[in-house]
Amino acid sequence: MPRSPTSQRLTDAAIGLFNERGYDETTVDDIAARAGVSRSTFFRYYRSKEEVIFPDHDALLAKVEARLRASTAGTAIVAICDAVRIVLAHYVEDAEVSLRRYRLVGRVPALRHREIASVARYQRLFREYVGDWLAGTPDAPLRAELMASSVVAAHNQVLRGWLRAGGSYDPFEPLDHALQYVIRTFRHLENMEGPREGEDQVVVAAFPRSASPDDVMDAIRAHLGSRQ
Amino acid sequence: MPRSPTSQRLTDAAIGLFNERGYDETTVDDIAARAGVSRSTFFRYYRSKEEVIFPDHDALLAKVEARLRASTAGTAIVAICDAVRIVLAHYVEDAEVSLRRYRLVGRVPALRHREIASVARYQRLFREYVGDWLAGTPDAPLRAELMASSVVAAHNQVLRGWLRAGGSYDPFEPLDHALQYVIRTFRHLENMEGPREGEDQVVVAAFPRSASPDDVMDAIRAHLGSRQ
DNA sequence: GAATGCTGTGAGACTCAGTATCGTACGCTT
DNA sequence: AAGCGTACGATACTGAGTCTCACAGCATTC
Repeated sequence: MPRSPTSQRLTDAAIGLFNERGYDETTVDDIAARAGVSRSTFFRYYRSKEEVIFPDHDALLAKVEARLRASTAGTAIVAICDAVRIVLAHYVEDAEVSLRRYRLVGRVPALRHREIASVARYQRLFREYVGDWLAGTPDAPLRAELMASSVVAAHNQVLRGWLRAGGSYDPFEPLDHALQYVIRTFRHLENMEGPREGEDQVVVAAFPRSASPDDVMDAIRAHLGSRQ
Repeated sequence: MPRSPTSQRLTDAAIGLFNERGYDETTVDDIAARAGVSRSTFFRYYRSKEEVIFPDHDALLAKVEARLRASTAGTAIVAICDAVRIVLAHYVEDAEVSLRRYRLVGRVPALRHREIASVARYQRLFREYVGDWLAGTPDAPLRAELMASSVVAAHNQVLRGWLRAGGSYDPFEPLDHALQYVIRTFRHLENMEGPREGEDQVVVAAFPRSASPDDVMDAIRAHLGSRQ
């Protein structure tokens, strides 16, 4: 959904002013004036001065939640690893804005707090999802917390690296690498019980050590494709 | 480090008023009046209205940092597991205040954000410590981030449980149990070499029958990551 | 016993974020 | 053209946080 032109002008004005003279030195009046609207209008579009820097965060969270709900992944950890990709994708999507925001957030404690708080919402979402999934198994809340925090941490680590490098490469490979770490780490925690239904389909495949991930993927894709 | 009587009266007045009529409904003037001092004096002791709820947080962080510096633990993960005990100990020390604050924080978003932000500082401290420790080893930043976030997550999970239960038991046993989990989990991470040369790489995956080929592919891709 | 300097406090003015209310201009339907 | 809803601007208000200044208490020093 394309944001309204007014809201777009407001964020542009805000980011511009924040970079020119700093966050604290910029008043909401300044932003509204540059955007050519009144102060009232600013607060109609954004509930606070901070929010102008983090628009569509709620929407993103909702998207992640939807993906999680629709997930048919085999394990909880894979489901949330999959979902966290959406978050990274969102940052990559308009890298320009992400980078400017990153530099800003690094300098302004209030914004940093805001960002941390929003990250905590993802973590909470993941925690609840995994908690439901594992319900009944031993130490479910603890394992849920650990898995959620690890996936979020992996994402953040990759994102930070990418932002620090000025968004100069494709961050999904490092993300996969990091999530791979997490999944392997938690596999022994997750599979304490066997598959939940007796009717699972099982894939067993053996490859030479020299096979690259792509080789593996191709072979499995070919196999799955034949069974549709 | 006994806090000054004025500062003590201020926090008492604040917590009392917050509980009686709510956080937003209490002004700094109200707090100052009940404590028998002026508004100016309030802001001399606390930089903000939020801070009155989280006194000595900086001191605690410093204590944790000192413990970390003095640590002689054999591995980074054990060192930060050890350090995080100080944090729990601080909450347990005056359980009364911790519990009242917990109930308050649960109801007031502004305070929740504040708390989350302060937790993030521990995590950052741990991350940097582990990062230094692991410097030079493969994926050091990633593993540092994961270890730090896991230890913090374990602590938070135990703390939340203890607070929800009204502080009715000794939380150090569950903490040890949780940290044991973390340590055991990350031992796996240390031994993460791939299959040995000459042996096949084997993929075994189980999926619900409802899983589409794409689901299977996604899951396997996630497991394989970008490992070459 | 004054003069001096330091420290903690109160008073008041000021800026700005955020909320609430009201009037009004514009576009749309019938 | 009349009616109607929506978006906007204007204005006033509350309260957090900052800053400056004045003053009282209390020591030291000559």
